[in-house]
Amino acid sequence: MKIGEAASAAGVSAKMIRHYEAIGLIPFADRRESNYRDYGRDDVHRLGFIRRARELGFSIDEIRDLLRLWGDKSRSSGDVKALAQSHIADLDTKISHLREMRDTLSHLAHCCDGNDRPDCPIIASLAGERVPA
Amino acid sequence: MKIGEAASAAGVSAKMIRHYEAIGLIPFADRRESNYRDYGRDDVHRLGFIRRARELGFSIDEIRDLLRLWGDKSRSSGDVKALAQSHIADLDTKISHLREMRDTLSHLAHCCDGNDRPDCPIIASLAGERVPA
DNA sequence: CTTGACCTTACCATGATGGGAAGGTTTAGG
DNA sequence: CCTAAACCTTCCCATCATGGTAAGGTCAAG
Repeated sequence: MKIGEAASAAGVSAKMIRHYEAIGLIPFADRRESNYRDYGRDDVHRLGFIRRARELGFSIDEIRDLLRLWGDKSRSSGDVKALAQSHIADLDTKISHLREMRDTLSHLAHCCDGNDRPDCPIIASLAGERVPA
Repeated sequence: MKIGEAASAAGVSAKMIRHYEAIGLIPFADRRESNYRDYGRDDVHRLGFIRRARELGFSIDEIRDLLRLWGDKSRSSGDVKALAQSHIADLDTKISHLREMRDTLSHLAHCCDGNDRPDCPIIASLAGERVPA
């Protein structure tokens, strides 16, 4: 299977497959005589694993660990769970940061008349003026 | 005021002040004979505005618009509000993506025993197996 | 045999930020 | 007055995951 086929089959771009190879996330692909990379079902499976992990927001380094655990038949599910929970904590941190931004801004927007006059609590707040809660 | 003082006063790094100048977010600073940048209260005020906008997650391009509106005495608060609401929508999109990741992963982690045995619904799900809801 | 679709490598860009090097300036203390 | 520390300058590189493009090689269908 050439890289384009493997890419569609796994749901990642050919570009990213080459990148994953370059950074050692997947082994060097076999090459045909033409120097084209050649992939099999296992490769596609691995790429699908990577794609799904990315979709859950895992970083490349975390995926490196997950791939190692996937291939380790004597793994402890506790190790996997710990990795997942650490990532969940990261996600929670990000979510609460974003929610804090959203709530602050939402409040300001709510206080803003949004008409054609210049007075605006959003601008005032950014300018450092205290805006009543 | 030298760049370091302006930086502490405004709560941004000296590095970023130079960067904001380089990308045209703030005007070229006055220079002393020594070639050191020289800042005044207005500059610090502008930098504080930028910092607060960054803290609310606005992009540099959005801040460019906000700065223009700030300086435009004939602005319409409606324009500011529209910008803010568009950004709120971006934040909501990001939050819901993250929350979807978090919920999926949280469910999988919940189904994982987390002991020293290898069986693990997290790995199974990443490997493409269907995991019961 | 040509054409178009595919592959190869190599380089550059993103956005906001930080790190560091190499060198010039200012300031405070001895 | 001299020196050392603290500050400033510019320039280049790194992040993270991804995409774009260019120049060139290969393959399949008409």
